[in-house]
Amino acid sequence: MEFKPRIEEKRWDPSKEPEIYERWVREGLYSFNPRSRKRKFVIDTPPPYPSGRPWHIGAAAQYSQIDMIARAARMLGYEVYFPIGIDRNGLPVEIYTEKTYGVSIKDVPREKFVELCSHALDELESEMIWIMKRMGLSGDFENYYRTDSEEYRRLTQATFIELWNRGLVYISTRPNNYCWECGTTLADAEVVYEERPTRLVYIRFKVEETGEDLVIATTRPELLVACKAVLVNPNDERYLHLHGLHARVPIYGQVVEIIPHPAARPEFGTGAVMICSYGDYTDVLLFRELGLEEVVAINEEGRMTEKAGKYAGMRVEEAREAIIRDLQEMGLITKIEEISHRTPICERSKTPIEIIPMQEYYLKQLDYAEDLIKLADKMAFHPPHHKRLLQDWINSLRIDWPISRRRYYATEIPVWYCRRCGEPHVPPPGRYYRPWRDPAPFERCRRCGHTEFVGEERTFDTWMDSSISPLFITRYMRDEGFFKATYPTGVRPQGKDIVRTWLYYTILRCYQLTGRPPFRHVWISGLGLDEHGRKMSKSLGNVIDPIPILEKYGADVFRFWSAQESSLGEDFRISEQRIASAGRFLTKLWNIARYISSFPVPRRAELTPTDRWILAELSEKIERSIRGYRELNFFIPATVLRDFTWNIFADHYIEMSKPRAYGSGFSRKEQRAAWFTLHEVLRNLLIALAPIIPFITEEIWRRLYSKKSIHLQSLKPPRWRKTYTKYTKKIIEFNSRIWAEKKSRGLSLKDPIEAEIPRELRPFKKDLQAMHNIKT
RNA sequence: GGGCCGGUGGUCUAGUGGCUAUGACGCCGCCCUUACGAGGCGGAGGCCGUGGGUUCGACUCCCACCCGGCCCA
Repeated sequence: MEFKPRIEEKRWDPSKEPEIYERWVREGLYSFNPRSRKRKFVIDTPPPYPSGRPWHIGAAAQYSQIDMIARAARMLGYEVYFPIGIDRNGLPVEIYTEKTYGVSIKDVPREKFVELCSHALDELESEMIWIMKRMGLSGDFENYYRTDSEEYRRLTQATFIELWNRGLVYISTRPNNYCWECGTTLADAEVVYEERPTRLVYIRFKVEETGEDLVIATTRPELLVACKAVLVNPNDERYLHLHGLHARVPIYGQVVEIIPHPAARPEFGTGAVMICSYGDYTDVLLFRELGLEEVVAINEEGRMTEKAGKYAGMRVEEAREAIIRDLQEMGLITKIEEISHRTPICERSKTPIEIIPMQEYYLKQLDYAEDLIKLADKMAFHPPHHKRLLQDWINSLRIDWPISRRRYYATEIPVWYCRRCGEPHVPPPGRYYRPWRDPAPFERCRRCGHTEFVGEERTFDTWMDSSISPLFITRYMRDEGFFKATYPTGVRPQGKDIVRTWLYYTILRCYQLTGRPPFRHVWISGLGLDEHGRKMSKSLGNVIDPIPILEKYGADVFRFWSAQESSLGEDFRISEQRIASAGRFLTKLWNIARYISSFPVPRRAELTPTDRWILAELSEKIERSIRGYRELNFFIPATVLRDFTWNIFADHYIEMSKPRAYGSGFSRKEQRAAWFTLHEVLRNLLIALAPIIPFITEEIWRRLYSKKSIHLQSLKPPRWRKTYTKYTKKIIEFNSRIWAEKKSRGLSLKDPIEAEIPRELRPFKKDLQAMHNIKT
């Protein structure tokens, strides 16, 4: 009998992937049926933000793993809804648009600017969609959603209107993080810290009562005008005699109290600090605590106000230089130190933020902290220890969430004000409102009866939109039946870098609106770093474009690399060389399939001990893989199956069964048992690997086993007994020993050798003898 | 200053209170055997971050410290 492989090619050809993908689309494999009787599993897919190109390859890797969640869940018997969306609101695209088209938001009409943003987004978006499809994502691209669509923004506004009517939103003027470059208030979550060099200036104040000098150190001399107190530590012996006395502030001459307070650190500067509105967040707390009256020294353009006297109109840095010069001339500076200071900067523009009192809309969140901590315990985190990232953030919240932004490309705050009395009016939910251009949907002011209104010009923080993604995809407020069937969703997959924003805000908002958690599982992946472990960024020049990688190696190689590169939740380094070497596994798998494809596929067989052994190993490995899939940790199946395939199945079972499979010296029955086992192992391996490498497994599957897709198969533990796994170690040891011995005697692996088969391996004697050509 | 995570051969990674510490990439040597021209076999390479403690025994548990990353003050 002659054996010819039905799979002829010696290597997997990734250029076939797009055709295979097309077939999946044609066959409608991944459509969601809300009326199915299976358990529903909804994935709250992160809508990626197209803020520039190329798309971060680490993000692409993350999406390929989200697809593994979807595919594994389907094969484990769930009815899976895997929506695809694109996040299109907010600051980054405005900045991208300003750069790309060389315009400024300040001197282009709003309508025109919004149009340009939308255009920029369309281009970036289509590339992202292309990448997602090329990676084989089994999501719903037919109905992909955009967070800047009318439908989405209508929902954002409707949820705002509901919370407003329930009293959870209020308007207040209070000190806020403010970026003058972006011209908007920022939430704490949008502020990052960076060590920057700055000067610590020692300034001589005069003690009013005694006339002595009191030197304070500050990094913000331009805020002298807003100085309302001087603090010293209560235990600082240098200043005990000054407690309760007063100091005169240079240049501006106001007299302020010298207050003993633990916030003053004796070792910083001279141990005496000035408190002004507002140098940093501590100042805000102290102003509140001590009941001081704030002075607004800096305006929305980042310039000094008229309160600053001769420095009015200067930028903060200019004013700082000028005032230092003046103080020096007056002989009031005793020392200047160059120090490195942790400076709060705007996450987007990298400009140092100022703390400025502004009137903004706030959503209550402090009242919910306790509930949210409890709610977090109702969700399963993967990996579990990342729950702490969320808990820490909730516990560190200090103010309610400012949700209004002074920007254009975002959802409009649906509010009109009475032109006469200023009373805010909120319309009924259900429409998409643009108060900056739409006529007010009110007849007359409900307070004063006036008939003219002014539309609100501000927009929402984009997290107001993003935080309701689980409600949008489950058709909250739009399709009660669908919502009931799909909410709470199954899983929120996301990166650990946006726990304090996307994850936190989503849980907050969905809890406020529905009283329930938005998802049952939270899957938090690590960050993709460059090969040296540094963050990828354009300025470092270490970004890798995913498109050429996908074209060169194919989606399966990329996906397999991603799954086996690092364990769930860990950061991972990205190097093309490691991606390339991950591809070797696919070549191995392909060639195993090629070999096995030489043999017929018997329906049943009388198994030999060798067959029972490998089937036992297979069962054990597949069970472990399924546990990994249930934990949403693809590192486990990828590494377990890879190791089994390569180091156990190929190296030992295939070699042991080869003489039998070819029929030399074995009975017909024994030969059929080998054929049966080879196919049984391969078939199960393909199914178990299908969520990770959907293309190659599909190709082999359809060529060898079925006209129907492998992705319709179910993933369950094989039924073989596992007792034979006790032989694994012995078998491997024995084979290696014989190979090594032949080698050391200069024999070819085919040459005969004399050897004793250990007693415990007697059941495998015939295969082992044939395999190694052992003469006794 | 506090918290979290990590620190295992050149690089990456597994692992556990106990026989000579896993595997991958790379490197070196050999072989070519009817799936694998990215195949097979073998090899070099590690005081398992540092110091101390618990223990008959620690890479594994405890304490302190150092380094890296992230977060908070």
